[in-house]
Amino acid sequence: MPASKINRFRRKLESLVSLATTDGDLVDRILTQQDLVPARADLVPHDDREGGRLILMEGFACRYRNLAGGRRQITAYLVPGDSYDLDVALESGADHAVMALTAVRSVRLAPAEVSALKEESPDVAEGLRLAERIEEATLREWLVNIGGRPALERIAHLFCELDWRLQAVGLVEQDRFEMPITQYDLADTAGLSSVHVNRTLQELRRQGLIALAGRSLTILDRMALHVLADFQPRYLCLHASV
Amino acid sequence: MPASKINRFRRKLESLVSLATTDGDLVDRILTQQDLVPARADLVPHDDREGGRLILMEGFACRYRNLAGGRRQITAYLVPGDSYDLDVALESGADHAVMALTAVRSVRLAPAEVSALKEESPDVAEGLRLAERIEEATLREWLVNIGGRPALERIAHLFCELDWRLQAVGLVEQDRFEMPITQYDLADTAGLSSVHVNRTLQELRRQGLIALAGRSLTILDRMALHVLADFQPRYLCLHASV
DNA sequence: CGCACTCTTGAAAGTTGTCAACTCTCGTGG
DNA sequence: CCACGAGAGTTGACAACTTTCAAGAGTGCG
Repeated sequence: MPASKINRFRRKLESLVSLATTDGDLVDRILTQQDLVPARADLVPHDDREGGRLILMEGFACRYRNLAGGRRQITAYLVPGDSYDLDVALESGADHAVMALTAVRSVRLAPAEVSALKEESPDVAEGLRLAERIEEATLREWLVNIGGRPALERIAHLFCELDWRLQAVGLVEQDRFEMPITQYDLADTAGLSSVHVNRTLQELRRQGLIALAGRSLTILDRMALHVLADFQPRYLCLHASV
Repeated sequence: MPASKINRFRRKLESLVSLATTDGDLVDRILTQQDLVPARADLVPHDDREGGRLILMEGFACRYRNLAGGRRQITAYLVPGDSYDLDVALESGADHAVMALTAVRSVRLAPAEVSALKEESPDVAEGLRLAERIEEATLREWLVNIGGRPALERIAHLFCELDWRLQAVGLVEQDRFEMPITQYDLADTAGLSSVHVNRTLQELRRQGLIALAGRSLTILDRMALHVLADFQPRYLCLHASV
């Protein structure tokens, strides 16, 4: 199986719950109809009325919101294996949109498909519940990050989190991973200007913590980066209590 | 019935779903055993192992997190009628604590009581689900607020939200409500210094938008305040879709 | 090759934080 | 009844952080 065909969604579920082979196959089967979406396109537009319900197989995307004055705030990243809105039985209010940050391969599911999947496999359902909880904890963590830390720590924390999440789905090799997020997007994520993001990245490089060239990020000193960012990954590794 | 005895929790549920009288009585009955907690005390400590599961009847509280360097970030306010952690069937990870911002009257529930309540009344269960969704939307809104708006708009938005939420539980009279949150706490909420919060409040007063004296906040020009803050309360008024 | 997008840089301005002191209010104890 | 002390609000001067504006350099793709 070519690397690009690895089912990151299955992989993510397996990092949260243990799946029987049959459950895994079930998950594989549901993901046959994949869409290709170019970078910068909306996967779920602001005026979406029917709910998103998608799974990201390849590429990066983000949940964001436009503000008065032309600014934009990114409120979450979606990396391969992540899902969006899979559990919500509610008119979404549609105050947020989802945009592809890179070219993306994704699966859009009908409500019936989601409920069928959850009914056929309680373990998958549990995994989705956990994923949703982690998503919420991550949101809280971002609030703490943006509200409480200066630029250097803030960006460092973002990288720590990305590193951790990408490891969970097998996208980190030798402390190196693809980081195709532009500095403009990082700025809209961290609540900083792109110019300041640029200077902050330079400082992280100068301190020997990371190497960032093209779209490839290398963590040179993970320990030091964690300390700088005060990174405590507990929120990313919740597990079922029962 | 004295004003202080109004059941704000019931009132909040009724703003989300329509409750039969029997459901309402059921809610009333569960809230007999109320605790009094003084200001500044932890309602749910960081090291809490058994989950919070509480309902706030009177007073203000906040969910917060301590950061390296002595800073503190508040991630949510609890006002009368709000609940905490009622729906979570998961070890909470306990990376957050809940503190009373004022003297507080609250109810702590056992897991069994919560599930019994939800089983006996599907409408109450639905209300709790909605409340949880609103909580999450509010969290996202705070991220947007802190990440994307300058101090003046940020504080203004906070007040718009408080105004709206307190109206929902009948705690606003003639554009005036009790606002017992100190400037230090506002600072930890907005990611600003207390000195800057002070100056920002003065600017809001100077512009004739609010009057703030003692613990009483008056909205002098709600329209203008909403415009300044770019306040769109959609996120606070989700309703059941089905 | 040339365009579009991204990254980088410098200088100046604006916003926000820090420090330190002073005032005000209110509840407690003398 | 008044003095006291703790917590909260206010102020000024200064420093630090971050943004804005503007321009140039690098990169990849049609």
